[in-house]
Amino acid sequence: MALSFNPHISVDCVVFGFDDTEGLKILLINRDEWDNQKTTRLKLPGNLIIMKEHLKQSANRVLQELTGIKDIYLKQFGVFDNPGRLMNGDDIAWLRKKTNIYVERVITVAFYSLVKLGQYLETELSRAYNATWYKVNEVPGLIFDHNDILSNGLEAMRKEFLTEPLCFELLPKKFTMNQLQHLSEAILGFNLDNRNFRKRINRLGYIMPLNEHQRGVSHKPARYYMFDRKKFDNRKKEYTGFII
Amino acid sequence: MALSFNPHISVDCVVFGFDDTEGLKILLINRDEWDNQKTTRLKLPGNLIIMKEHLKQSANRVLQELTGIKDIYLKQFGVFDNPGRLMNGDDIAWLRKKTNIYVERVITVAFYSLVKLGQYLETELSRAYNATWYKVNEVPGLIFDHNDILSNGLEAMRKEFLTEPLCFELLPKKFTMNQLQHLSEAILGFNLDNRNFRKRINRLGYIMPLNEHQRGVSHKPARYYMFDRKKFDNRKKEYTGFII
DNA sequence: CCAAAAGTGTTTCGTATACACCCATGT
DNA sequence: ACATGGGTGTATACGAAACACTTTTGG
Repeated sequence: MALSFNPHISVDCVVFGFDDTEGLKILLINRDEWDNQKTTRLKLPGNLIIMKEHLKQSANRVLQELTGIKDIYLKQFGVFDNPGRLMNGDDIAWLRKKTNIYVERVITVAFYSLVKLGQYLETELSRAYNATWYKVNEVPGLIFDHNDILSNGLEAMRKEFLTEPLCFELLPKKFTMNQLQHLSEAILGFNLDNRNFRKRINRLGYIMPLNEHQRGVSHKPARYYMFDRKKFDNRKKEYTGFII
Repeated sequence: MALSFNPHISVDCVVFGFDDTEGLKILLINRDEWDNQKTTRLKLPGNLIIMKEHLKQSANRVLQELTGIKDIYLKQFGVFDNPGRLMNGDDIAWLRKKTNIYVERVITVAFYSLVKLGQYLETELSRAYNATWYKVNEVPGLIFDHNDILSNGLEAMRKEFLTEPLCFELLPKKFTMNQLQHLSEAILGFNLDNRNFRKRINRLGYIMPLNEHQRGVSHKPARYYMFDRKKFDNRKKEYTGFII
């Protein structure tokens, strides 16, 4: 097993989740304790690739091994290659111990991924995998250059959000207009006018209203909408933003 | 020399140049003839990285070695990692011969770069380096997955052009409004209305008119403009396109 | 009947688009 | 004087932004 790793190349994943009340979150895992050291530090889910693997395969495998998450949207957004990026001696020692490989310089290919947060509950993740969701602006110090990778991933995701229909990866199949708006606000980092938002979305033509409403809520039940990917793909492609 | 290469990782560069009359071009190099085979095929400038090099350093080094071009804008846009990407037996044999390394699977990190074409003339490049400019839509078959890398690079560059001030890397310091428009059209792939274009550019506030005009042209001499990067950086960042 | 979130219209302003002719220079 | 590319103005339409109240449900 250890022998089939490629000691030069790794993958790391910035996993975004969205929760209607908690906003945008990121999944971090605790580096295992080792030897007699009790230093538990946080990191992005990631690992060395296996020799003949596609990078996306690697990212999928690593995510499943480390968090149980599988079959999610994955997008390569950059390579982190600073020859000194694994500089912390303690972190390197941990990595060598963990992989049984004399790792020296590792280039990492970074992916961001989007998951519907409800499917991967806090308790389950932390019990089985030692993984936890953190709010994007409450992320503590991570090992290696993982804070750097994370902020680059956030920026890349924000940029793509403007032109690609990413947000439906973070929402349930049927969603309300306000869910879409709150997600957009969480990603953009500022608030949008509700009336203007609805007008714009309705004009797009590929976010379809359903004849179906929320049930059992103690306020006016919201209408559900669905994303019509065919209509999106067939729209006359203009050089305009996706949401704003 | 050969021993210091990293046999797992390479860089490849999609080098764009712009010429007022010829439009958008791409720099390709002839794979050297070798042994008794006369198969000269085209490729992107690229090579394996050296062990402790930054990837951007590698790209710069490779470009200088293969084309003499140095100190230009370089932007990482993707990693090409298909385990079978070096499938052609002839191409692999050539690569092994050329590098003296038993290369198996190579992951390549791709950069696109932008140069002012006038500085690197056809004749000089082909005489000293066996490199030639090709129009973007007249590119022949390349080795490995280089056509794929090229088209991805073109798409990435087009996308970034919309939000980043890339075009000034392709223009002389002082340029005319029509040069800017023709470049924009070459990148976008469609034509723009000249009057509306001028209005938009003038409203931007960071493309400054000079009190200086063309000389010696047999028509009304055009005014020169310059890009003011400070004003660009200080502008209130809006979620709008850069040119359109 | 109260709390809570959903949903709705109008006005104002700025930018996008469409479109045709005169200008300055060299030969 | 003519050929060549440079440079200009106006009218219309559409989308962006600002802004406050009514509706529907469960408790």
